[in-house]
Amino acid sequence: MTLDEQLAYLTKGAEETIRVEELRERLERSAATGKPLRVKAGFDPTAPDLHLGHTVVIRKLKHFQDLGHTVIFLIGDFTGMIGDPSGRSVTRKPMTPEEVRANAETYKAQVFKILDPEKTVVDFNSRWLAKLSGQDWITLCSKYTVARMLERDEFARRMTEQRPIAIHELLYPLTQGYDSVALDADVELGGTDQKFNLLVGRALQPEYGQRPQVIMTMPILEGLDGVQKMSKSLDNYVGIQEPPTTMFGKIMSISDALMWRYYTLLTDLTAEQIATLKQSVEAGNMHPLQVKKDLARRLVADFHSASVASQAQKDFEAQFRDKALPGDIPVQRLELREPRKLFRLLTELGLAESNAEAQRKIKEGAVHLADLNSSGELRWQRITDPVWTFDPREHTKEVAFRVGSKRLLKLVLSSPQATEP
RNA sequence: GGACAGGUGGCUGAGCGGUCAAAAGCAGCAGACUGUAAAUCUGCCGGCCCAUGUGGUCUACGGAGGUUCGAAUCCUCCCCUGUCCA
Repeated sequence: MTLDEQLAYLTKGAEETIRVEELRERLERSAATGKPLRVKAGFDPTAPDLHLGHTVVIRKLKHFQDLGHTVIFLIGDFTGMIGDPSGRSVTRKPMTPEEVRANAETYKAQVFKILDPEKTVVDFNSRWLAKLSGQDWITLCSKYTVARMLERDEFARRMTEQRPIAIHELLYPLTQGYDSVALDADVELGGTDQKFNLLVGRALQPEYGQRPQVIMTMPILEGLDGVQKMSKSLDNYVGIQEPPTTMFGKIMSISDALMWRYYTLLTDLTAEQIATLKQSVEAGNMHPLQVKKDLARRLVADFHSASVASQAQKDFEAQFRDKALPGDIPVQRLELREPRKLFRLLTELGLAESNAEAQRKIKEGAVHLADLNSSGELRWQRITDPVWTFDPREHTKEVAFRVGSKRLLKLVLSSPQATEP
């Protein structure tokens, strides 16, 4: 690849690169000296459950890796104790070394679905931060000013909204910045929400006699709702370790508009290819449903395999087009001889949060039940009587319950006297 | 250390002695319509019980007490947050 091609490849999809000229310069020098660039990205140690949102940055790391540079996957086990100031979190409890190690392993298992394990350095920032003396901390603090610190959006907002800012929160950006010093980073990647922290690293490095790192921010991926950022706590995420059918289904539930965003940030299609696709949908030559299925299949294939992805698509189509049961729905066993009020059963099975909710859902016509006979034929029956009683003797041994379109469960009834061989 | 303002359901935010399980908006869930999309319309949105009703009961408006027949609303103390002054 020529230098220009490399630059285009690396900056593709990025929100901002500060500064592109510096990146070019470093790439040039790296090529000349044969010394790979050190590209760093930090991750919170408390969230080892990666979702598609995280993969935006990780994919970008991969791009650097593809060009032969050194990727440092930094686990912020020390900064994790502070917690990136979000206005919500308080100081977090320090994690034990065992927890950190366990989380790191989980991270690796997930990250290496994208990154090349051979070419990735995994590091922990406690390695140097835990060793700083009081003197070192004071020196570090002297390198940055309060006024500049308060420029950060989150802090500025909290000032005007008269909400508290604890002093240790100011340490977070400094500490993250110091990581770049400790690692002598050439480039640091992060989400756009990390821009401030990345800039601090850039400002700190010259104070310690290093060249300021190039920073690249990646867009924050919207969650399934298409509005808020993808996050586990908002439950609008697709975990990269989720079962293929779940993954497929979740991706299918996104809006058409969001689908293009996912194409851009989560697939390797070029901008031109995506534009072409979009045009043919708009022209009516392609059905958006099909395009969305392609997206879902691609993403499932990334984290599982192509064949698994095709199966996931078949399951999806079976469930929604042919109204059959998908292959991997949760199954529960229950010993039940006596008739039971349906709403109690639903709560017991976890299909409703409370009896009151279960009854509400029944009244709303959201609750369906189907006997599973050997022929595999499904006949959903809608229950609308909130006091309807489920009598196991009137049903097959396996019964499927459905609440709304998402909550689905297969119940295997076991009668104690008729135990199977 | 002092003066002042404020803490209400997942969030924003009304209520300021009973009619308050608490307005309104957002989010969420469900139904209809669809392509499990979007948009739109409708219903729901604390628990438990009885069974279906303008039903009973318990818990809830930072915490603990108190006044009152009755408190989210009044009083006392405490905790938390902010502003200004030192």
